Amino acid sequence: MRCRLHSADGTVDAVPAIKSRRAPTKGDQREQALVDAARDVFRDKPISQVTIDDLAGAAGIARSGFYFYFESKQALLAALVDQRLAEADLEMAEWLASDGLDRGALRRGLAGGLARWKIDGRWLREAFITPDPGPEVRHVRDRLLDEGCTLFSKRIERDARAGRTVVGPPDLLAKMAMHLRSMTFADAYADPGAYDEDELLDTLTDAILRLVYGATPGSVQG
Amino acid sequence: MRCRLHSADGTVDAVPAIKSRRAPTKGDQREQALVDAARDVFRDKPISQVTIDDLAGAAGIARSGFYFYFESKQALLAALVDQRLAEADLEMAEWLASDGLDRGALRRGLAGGLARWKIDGRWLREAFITPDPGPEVRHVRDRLLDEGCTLFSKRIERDARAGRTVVGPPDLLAKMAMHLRSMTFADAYADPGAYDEDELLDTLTDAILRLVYGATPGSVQG
DNA sequence: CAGGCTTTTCAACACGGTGTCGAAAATAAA
DNA sequence: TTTATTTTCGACACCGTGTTGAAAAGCCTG
Repeated sequence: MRCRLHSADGTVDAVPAIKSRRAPTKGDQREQALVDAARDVFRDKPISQVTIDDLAGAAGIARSGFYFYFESKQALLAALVDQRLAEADLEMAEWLASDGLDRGALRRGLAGGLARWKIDGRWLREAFITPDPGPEVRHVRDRLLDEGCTLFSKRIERDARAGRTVVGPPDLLAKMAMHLRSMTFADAYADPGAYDEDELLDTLTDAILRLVYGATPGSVQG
Repeated sequence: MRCRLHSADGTVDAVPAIKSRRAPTKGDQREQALVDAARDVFRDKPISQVTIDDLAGAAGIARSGFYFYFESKQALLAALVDQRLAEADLEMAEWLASDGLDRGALRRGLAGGLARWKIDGRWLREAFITPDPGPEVRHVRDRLLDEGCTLFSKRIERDARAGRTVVGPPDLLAKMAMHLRSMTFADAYADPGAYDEDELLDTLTDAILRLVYGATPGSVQG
């Protein structure tokens, strides 16, 4: 019996990666194939229009076979998000670790995120923006968002201790900054032609700095 | 034949209010009853779980009768949004019309919005945050959002001409501010206990001012 | 208020996606 | 090879959607 990730009581069975130390069985491969196929399928059409059949078909199994691996479309999306977002943590790591405002590091981090969203925006926004994705997605989402906010929050506090002006409660500011980021990326995905990418990144970078620390050095940007 | 609002080619049949000057027929009443009932139903459970039967039932007609008035759940939601959001324009009107930063006016406007979201947050976020609501909702949403952004944008430009520092392209800043607002309200709805309302409003108000104009007067707020 | 017209109502239907079950097939272990 | 376990999938029951066509209710106008 498969279908892990969410056990009955809501807790998560840790890493959904290949269990401990064991030759990857046929099933493990299929499960991974399903996740990989899902990435493509979710890219191509609105999540609400994706059927179990699409997902199973893309991974080369029958529809009813799908349920052996995941409980629902949302559960699969949750697994996808979980897998693909370890890398995302790294994007922001540089800036989060840096000292002072370090506009360059922040901008680089955001640029990385934007690049990701330009490719996988469709399911990323389903996962991070949709108000009410299923319980599985909500669970993963909340975890990732909390992690992000906490890290961000800590950095803000650290800056405050170092004498920088910080204008507002760090946790609120962190959450607002995260929202600003995702919404901006989502917009950029939804209407790729509408924005000049560099201008967008500059504006977003400065907006976040201004949001958290007040005026930025060299306010008006070309 | 009813089912207006969206005519075939995508244009909207102007005001969905009672047509011109004519006694409200039985059908007009039902249509309104449906919209009113929808507000309650949409408040009570996730939109995705609301069935046509729920909506029809709440308005006292059979499920199949629903389709005489609206093409889908989303079409009804679009009508609801359209009706209920004339008032929302007024909320922000004071600040949009005012001169200078006028923190007070902005905060009052935001407070009005927050109050609205605390009641109707469930369907408001379905309408304004969900990445991919149906075409009908998207249509109304885009119209309202564009209106808002344009007004906001104009105010920023006006301020810039009046000599105020404005840091970034007005249209981008306006959109960011709008996003910040809805996401913050959405959070407040999702988890009412989590925030101190006054603190939230203060933080949001200052955040927006900082976002658009750089540092605010009296930065750190109690 | 009778007639003919339009508007409104709804039961019955066809369709498509979901999720379950259990028996067969494939795979791994002994 | 034999046995146990994992994996696959056809067949089924269920539920929500959207359509249709005919009956009922509403609304004129003479």
